[in-house]
Amino acid sequence: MNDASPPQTRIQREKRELILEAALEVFSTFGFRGATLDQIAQQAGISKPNLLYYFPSKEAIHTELLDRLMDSWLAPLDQLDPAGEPRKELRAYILRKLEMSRDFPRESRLFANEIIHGAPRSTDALTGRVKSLVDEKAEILKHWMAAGKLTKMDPHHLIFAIWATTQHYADFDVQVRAVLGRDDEGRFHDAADFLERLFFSGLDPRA
Amino acid sequence: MNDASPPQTRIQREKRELILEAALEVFSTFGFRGATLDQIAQQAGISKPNLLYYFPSKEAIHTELLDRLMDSWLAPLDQLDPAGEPRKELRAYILRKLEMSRDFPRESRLFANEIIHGAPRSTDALTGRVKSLVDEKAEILKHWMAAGKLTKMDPHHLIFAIWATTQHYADFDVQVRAVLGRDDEGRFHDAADFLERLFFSGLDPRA
DNA sequence: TCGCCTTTTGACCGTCTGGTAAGAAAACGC
DNA sequence: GCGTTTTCTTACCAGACGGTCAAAAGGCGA
Repeated sequence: MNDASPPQTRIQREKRELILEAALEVFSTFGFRGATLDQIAQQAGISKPNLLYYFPSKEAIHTELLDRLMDSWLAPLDQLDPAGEPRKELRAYILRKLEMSRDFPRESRLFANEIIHGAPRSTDALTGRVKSLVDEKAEILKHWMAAGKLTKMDPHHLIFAIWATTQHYADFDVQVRAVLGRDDEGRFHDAADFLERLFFSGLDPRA
Repeated sequence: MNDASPPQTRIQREKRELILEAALEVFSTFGFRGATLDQIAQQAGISKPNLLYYFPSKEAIHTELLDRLMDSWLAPLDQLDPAGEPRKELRAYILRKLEMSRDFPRESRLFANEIIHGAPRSTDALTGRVKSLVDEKAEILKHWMAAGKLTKMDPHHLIFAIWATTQHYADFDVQVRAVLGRDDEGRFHDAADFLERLFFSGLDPRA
């Protein structure tokens, strides 16, 4: 009966969460076009019209999911502390991102799917929030490099490399598992070791 | 009238190529479910029934595309020469992969899309051709590391890191462009510089 | 128990989509 | 030029999909 801001009864809050959880599962597996409302409703254990009682459209569910996702997805980068010790900060950032790939692979895949298809529903966020935050943190990296705390390299591309290598373990999980052999349960641990070595030492042996 | 191996008249060969080219464009942009036969037919400049005269189904087009893709996609890794100079070989591999992301982004996205969605049409290839080749090349990397030519690190994860960082520039192109600022034409050049520095020196400054 | 508001459902609709049928139009061998 | 095969088109279909509607069911205060 009321409108925007906190429009929720207890049941509405619960059901919306239930639906978003189900939608995350289905969207991350089949993509936006590939997912159907029937699938999401079934996953949530409710009927399709009931689902549409809580969200006006398929698109609305997807959008809400992306909106919420964006915050938690940027959080690790946001935590990069300009006052901290450079190498320690970066190591922590890389590990946090890797942990997110391990613990929230569906979120990662949802996001990856959106970007691969040209970000039709989140271009604004990319040129806005994402770009601002990356620019801000790139500046910090630049200062650290100028101060001789890190090897000089393009800070934007460094952030891309951290995203790419860590999210790879969520987005391309089937491939990683296929190549490593089916039941490699230690892959995230190995990845953590590897990434630390790669990012901080590189391949050139002289130490 | 005849059957399998070289079943083609000149027109059939040409039209099939035309269709595959159109399908690559559409599939890589919208994904398998997101693409429609009408779209592909229109892109190819023919009618939908005519398209289905050359391919039995939507799935058949996609499968053929993936099959062809796989070879060229693995080619750079295949060229890694066990007899070559380790750092030179790896540098060449990284650059070749980056060039492929620059020159064939549609192919990269098609592949990424397939993997993200759980590789429903190419699991065999992953556990077969891909795994074999990666295992073989990982062995080479291991020897190089044992011989002190490269820093010791997990060779499988090293290959993943090369895939992730280079393909990122094709698969996440919109994001890269959004973050760097719209018309960054030098991004592939910068990426090449950056990746060389990252992979060979790492972030720890001591040289 | 009654009345009111919220929640849920079954039936339905228009559109889109992959795919088919049947015949017209080219292309080609002779 | 003619008959045959290949190529292409118009019309169509059955199922799936996003979404609507009216009414039933449930929750809850008085």
